[in-house]
Amino acid sequence: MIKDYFLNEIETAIEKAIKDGKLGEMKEYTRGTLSTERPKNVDFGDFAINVSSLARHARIAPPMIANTIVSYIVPEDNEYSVIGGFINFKTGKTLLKNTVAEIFKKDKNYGKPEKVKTEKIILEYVSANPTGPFHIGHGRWAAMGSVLANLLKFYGHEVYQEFYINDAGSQITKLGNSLAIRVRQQLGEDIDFPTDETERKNFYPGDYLIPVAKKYIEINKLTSLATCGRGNECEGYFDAKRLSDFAKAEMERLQKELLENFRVHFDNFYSELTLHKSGKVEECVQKLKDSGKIYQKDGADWFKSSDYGDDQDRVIKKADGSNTYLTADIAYHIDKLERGFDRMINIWGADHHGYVARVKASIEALGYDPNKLEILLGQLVNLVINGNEVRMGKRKNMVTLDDLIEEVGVDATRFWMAMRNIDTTLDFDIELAKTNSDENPVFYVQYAHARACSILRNATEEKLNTETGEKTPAPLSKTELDELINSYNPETILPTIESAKKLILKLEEYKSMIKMSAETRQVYTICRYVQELASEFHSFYNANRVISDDKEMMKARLALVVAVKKVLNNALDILAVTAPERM
RNA sequence: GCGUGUGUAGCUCAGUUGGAUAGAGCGUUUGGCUACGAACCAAAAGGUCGGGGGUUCGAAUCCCUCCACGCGUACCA
Repeated sequence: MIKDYFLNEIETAIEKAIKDGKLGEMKEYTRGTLSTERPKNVDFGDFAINVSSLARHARIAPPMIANTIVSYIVPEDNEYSVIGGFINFKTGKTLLKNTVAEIFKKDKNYGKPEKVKTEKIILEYVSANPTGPFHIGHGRWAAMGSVLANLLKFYGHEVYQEFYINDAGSQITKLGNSLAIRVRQQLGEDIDFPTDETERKNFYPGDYLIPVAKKYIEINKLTSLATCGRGNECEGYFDAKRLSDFAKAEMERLQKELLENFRVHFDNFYSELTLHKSGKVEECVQKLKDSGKIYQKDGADWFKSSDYGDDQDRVIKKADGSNTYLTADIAYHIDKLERGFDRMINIWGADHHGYVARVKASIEALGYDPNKLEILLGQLVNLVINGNEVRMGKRKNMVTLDDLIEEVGVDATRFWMAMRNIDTTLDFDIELAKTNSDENPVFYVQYAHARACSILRNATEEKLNTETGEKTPAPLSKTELDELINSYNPETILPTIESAKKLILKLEEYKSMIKMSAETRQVYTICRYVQELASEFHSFYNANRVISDDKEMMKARLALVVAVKKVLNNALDILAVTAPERM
């Protein structure tokens, strides 16, 4: 990376200067103490390093230090200048030229780090209950998770994507009971969910179970309740487990279908139920008991999570003998570790914040390293309709992810869900996401890609004058364009290198953006970057005509267009947003 | 109350780990197509970085303290 090159030049110079005793009382320099930054004012340079912090050790004024350091540097065709304690750097043609060449050479792998400590990562996200359709909040985790998976894979890690199905516990009973009511309704019985609020909480009164009920009736060939005479097999169709199993399977099917449609691909759906059946949950409880971390109180078993930094101890087996949600979750995380993953990354909604400490505590209590678990807490999503916030989380007014995608499309939904810092509450404005105007960043970016494609098409197409019927030959033959791309010569870009400097630097920034994004797990930086790159490209396009009579200039600019297209493609691939050829 | 996140331009948000005159997009105003897609570009106006203290050469950034809002604070999942 150019900034690393610059930093290395400076650090080498400092070491030489110290050796010569030119930096006053400074006797040694440890690499990494200085870092590059972006100058506030673009006129200063492309990158800058502030050496003021060395003044304390050297006991020399910062400008003097800066000048001394610069005097030890061979600038090649780059430019170094000193203002106060800042050393500014202007990138020369060689580095710019090499950047474009690198894009052509590495192509799909442009931006992938050379050497990186790769890990075997299990990324868990969405993990919704199979009790209903996804709401828009799930959409945020789905989008962010899948982008993060793509990014980490690109970065070099081995990533295994998993969805934990909460298919055990009381909510499944609730689901079965709710389906029973819907089925009876469909069969003509005058029955409805309780109106009393506390009783109603034992049901899922949403409409989404109606089609499920219809399907249940159809498959089982039920005609009416009346035909279920006493003693015949009809009762069997209202068996609680039979109903809940059916509803659960149906919900899972719909969820999986939606995820695929939303370009989210899990390697595995891990059922909580199988975890119980395998005996792994009991095994974990036993291990905790053996290590003396369990005690009894009020008829329940408590885990001493407070020994490991949790606020208080947690119940692990209720007084009625059943397990809590946490119990299975402990076993699940231990199972992940036993499957040999170096790192577990979970994306959880901020409403699960209280769970972090207790799960980490359990991992530590069982003798594993809690630092292997990295939990990304995402703030929730607010839906904005006509400028008014519609709070999510409440069952009423629930907008499903399905509805949202149908309304605004997969591309826009993915982009909007991924474009904000995970720490901020996301306002999803449906009207804005739907527009095809400048207000919508997705279209802005896609337009840049379509524009690049369009230029490349025009370069090799003959032009027809509609009035005279006259044909002008194509500015460039297809073979020439193929040759330009496939056996790219680094010198090609030179004619336009001055006018394209900002754009090339932005292309170069892709590498540091990827690094930063992968290391901080913040995927929104990719969305920002892609907008910035599109902006630089549009700007370049308006200022410089690509197709012209000056063939060398045209080739230079076409090469740049190809480079932009490649990088946009790579970035959009990670976002799993389409890069259209035409719009 | 405690824990946690947020507070930056009219709106939505960045701010690369403490540095130069505070940065974008939208919105507003002005200008740019008989030329590669104007779904675009160029420019202007717009700020007490929630308030108040502190740390130091230097703070939107670190510490303290208030204020406002979201989320959590179950033997629910």
